[in-house]
Formats: sequence, C-alpha cells, structure tokens
Amino acid sequence: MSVSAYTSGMSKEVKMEDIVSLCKRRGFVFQASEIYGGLAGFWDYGPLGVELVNKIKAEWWKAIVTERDNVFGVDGAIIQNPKLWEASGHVAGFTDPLVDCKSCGARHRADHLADTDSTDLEELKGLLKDKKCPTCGKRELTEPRTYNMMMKTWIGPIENDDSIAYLRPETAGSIFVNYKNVQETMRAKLPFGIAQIGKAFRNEISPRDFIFRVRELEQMEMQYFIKPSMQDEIYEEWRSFAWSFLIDRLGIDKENLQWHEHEENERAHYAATAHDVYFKFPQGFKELWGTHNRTDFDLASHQKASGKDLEYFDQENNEKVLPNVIESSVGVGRMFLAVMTDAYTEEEINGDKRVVLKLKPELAPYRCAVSPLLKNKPELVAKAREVYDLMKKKHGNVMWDDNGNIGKRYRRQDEIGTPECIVIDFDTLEDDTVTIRDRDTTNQKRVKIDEII
RNA sequence: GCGGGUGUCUUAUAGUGGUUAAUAUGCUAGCCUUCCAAGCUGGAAACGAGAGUUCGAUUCUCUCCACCCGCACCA
Repeated sequence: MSVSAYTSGMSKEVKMEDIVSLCKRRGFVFQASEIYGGLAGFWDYGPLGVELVNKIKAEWWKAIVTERDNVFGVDGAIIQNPKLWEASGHVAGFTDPLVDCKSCGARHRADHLADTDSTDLEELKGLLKDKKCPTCGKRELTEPRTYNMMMKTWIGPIENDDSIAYLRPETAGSIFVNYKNVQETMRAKLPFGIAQIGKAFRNEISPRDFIFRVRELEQMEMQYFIKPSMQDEIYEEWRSFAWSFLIDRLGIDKENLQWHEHEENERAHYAATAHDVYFKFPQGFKELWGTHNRTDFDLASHQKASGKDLEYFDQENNEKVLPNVIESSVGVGRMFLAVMTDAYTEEEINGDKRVVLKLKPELAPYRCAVSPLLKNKPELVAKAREVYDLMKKKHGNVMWDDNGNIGKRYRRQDEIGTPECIVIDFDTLEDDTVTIRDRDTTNQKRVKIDEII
C-alpha cells in the first residue's frame, strides 16, 4: 500500500469551498437558521464542530489559566451597564463616519479624508465639501454617514432611550471593571492576568469568508496587569506565547504563520503597540491572534468615568500605581478555521484520492473508532462491542462504526480526523489482540487489548 | 455598502414552460465481504423565499435572502 502524498510537491492551496463543504457534510458547521435561508454573519457549530471548538478552548484555558498561578478566569455578562462602553470609547469609536463615492463606489473614512479626529457630522461635511475621491479623483462624495457597529437591545419591557443596552463588542470590558474584585479576592500581586472566553457581537458591514468575519463571535482573551516599567518585556512574553501556543499546542505548521505589526493608522483606539499573528487562511494571510499594549487607557478611563479608585497599592515600594495592560486576544471561530485549514489534506492512496484531517490527536472530535472487521459475523460484532464499551468508558469520545466495508470506514474516519481505528478480527477471538490503524500513515500495528484500555 | 457570479436531494453535478426532475456520492435496510470508498437488491431524500406573467413556472420577469469572487470597511 502506498501513500503518495508524502512525497513533496503535493501540498496545494486549500480552497474555502472545500472547507465549507467538509464542515457541512460531516457536521462541523451549519448556517444559522438554514431552513429559513440563513442569516448573514451567523453560523452554528454541529456535533463534530463543537467537540473541536471545546477542545481548542480547553487547551487555551489550560495553557493560560490552569497551568499558571497568576492568571485567573472570569465569565462576565454579555450585557453590562452602557456607561462601560461610553468609558471604553466604543460608543464613540464604533461610530465611524463614512463617505461613499457616487462615481466609482469607493467608500472612505470621512475623518481620515478630512484629516481630523472629529466625528461631528456637520463639521466633517464642511471639511469635506471640496474633497475629491482618492480612488477616482472625482468630486462625487456623499455626505458623511455613521454606522454604529455595536448591537443594541433594551432592558425591561419598555423600549426607549433610557432602556438602551449594548451587546458587548468585545469581552475585555467585563475584565477591566472586575479588575479590583479579582485582585482583592485572589490576593493577586502585579503582574497578574484575568482571562475570559465568551461571545461578543459586532454589526459588521459585510460578513465574509465563511466563519472568518462574523457578527456573533467568541473570543478568548487575557488582560495582563503590570507595572508600566515592565511593559516591553512582558509584551514580548505574550507575543511569543501566542506564537508557540499555535505551533506546540494546536499543532499548526509554522509555515502557515507570520507576524504583522500594526501601523499607527490601523491600531485600535486603545492600543499603543499591536502585533498580530497572521495565519494563511484559504483567502490569504489574515489576522488570527493579537497582542496589544493597551497601556493604562482602559483603567484610566473607567477610573475617571466611574469615580472609583482603580489604583493598585504596591506594598513593597509603598506606592500606588495604575497598572498598564497587555492584551492577548484571539477569536475562537478563526482559531477553528485555522486548525481546520491547517489540517485539511488531500492525498493519493492506491490511486484514489482521500481527504484527511491531520488534526493534532488531542484535538480530534473522536479519539478513535472501533469496528468489527465484518458486520455479518456475530462473534466479531459482539467482541467489538466489548472493546468499544471499554474504550468509551475510558475515553468518552469514541465512535462505533460497522457500516460498509473496512476501507470505507477508514476513509470516513480520515475525513473527520480520527487518529486511530481499532479493528476486531478473527485473531482477536484467539488472542485478545486488535489492529490499530494510524490515520496519517495508514500503517497498522497489532496490540493486546489490555494495553489500550 | 458597491460591482460580478451562483442558488436543484448531505455533497458534487445534469436537465426541463406541462417530466414518475436524472447521475454519482453519502445516508439507510438486507445480502455478500478475512484490512483501505469492491459488488448485488431495496429505501428515504432536492428545484432558497415571495410576488408577477401564463391555462400551467424549478425553468421567464421582478423583489428579497444566502453563499462565492473583486473593492471598500474591519473601531
């Protein structure tokens, strides 16, 4: 048996349509409310998708919270006091004034065009009066319009201006406003971090690229509170954490990763410096994981807006300090898409094409599949059931598969990334050994049942 | 949001102003099968939504929705 894909030169570009089709066909991702025609920017995870997502999240949580003694987890409410988002700059920052060119259709940031920090529409209108479209050079710009990117709802039965609330546009908010609570209850000393995994909502103008740019997203992020003098050193530590987590903990090929440093004009309003890890998604290298120096922007803003003292008292030096914050933030959906893209492989086996998800075994939705070699031999099926029950008891996520012939089952498991297939044959009945077939090499080995349970 | 394209079983495709809407694959019931999608016999399963034209629309027209590709946007 030969697996020719292991010869070089086979690695071709992964197409988004292949990923989308596999995700649908095998129960990883479905369109949200599909039977009603879907909803742009919203996706549901299916039975296999949720397993993979949960494993990614668990791995991240382990690496960032459980394995450390100075990073603590929280799980904040999605809806917070609207004052939080005013103080954080999101109510203002989310309201970008934009102009369209009626001639060529290009859209531009009104404040950028006018070279101002103002977001006042009347003022911008004046400033932009004689401006030409930078794309086509014609004077055909519309009046500036704003697009509020935060999703709104209302609290209580009455819908009016006083009841407006926002779905959080990022999870960080509830970390900053809980920073004192966590510091005191955990008796934490600088530096320490607060981590959170949770949903956030953004009214993106145009959701794109499958689950890459969506309106409801899940973030994994950690805010690390430090003495300002430590910022450069600690910033680098978290940058390298992101890089090595992707390679060592998720098994992503470093050829698919690269660094991207934000230029001044593309930084978020809160960030002093920002580095993203880019991943080679089907549509090209795009942002996956950001490390930002948020300085004391957030704590200073909340301190001012709330009137509460958010300084940290440093007992050693007998001084009060407002911590700086280094943020490490990544989207779960993008991480999922990166893992799927990285793992997706097409290769030739005995002249046929096979699709195999070369997931890190710890991340695979199913740890293994158990099969009787033949379905119509009751003694094989009974024995296989025994082994299946034992494996299921030990590992939980084990799949039973007795459909079709053995080759079919192997291919089916390849496509969902199951690392090993355990097959019960006639020798098993004699000596209690089984064959274990490896997903990546297709090699088999014979082992005692006792050794695997 | 602008421009282009596409919507037919899970998936990939075919096709038609009046059809039992086809093929492959997957799924499924059974037979068969001693390790890489073999074969046989059955079965379930589709025209994105809404209007309009028409005796009759999956097919033509319009609107909407969704997805894909460019552009813009991505705080």
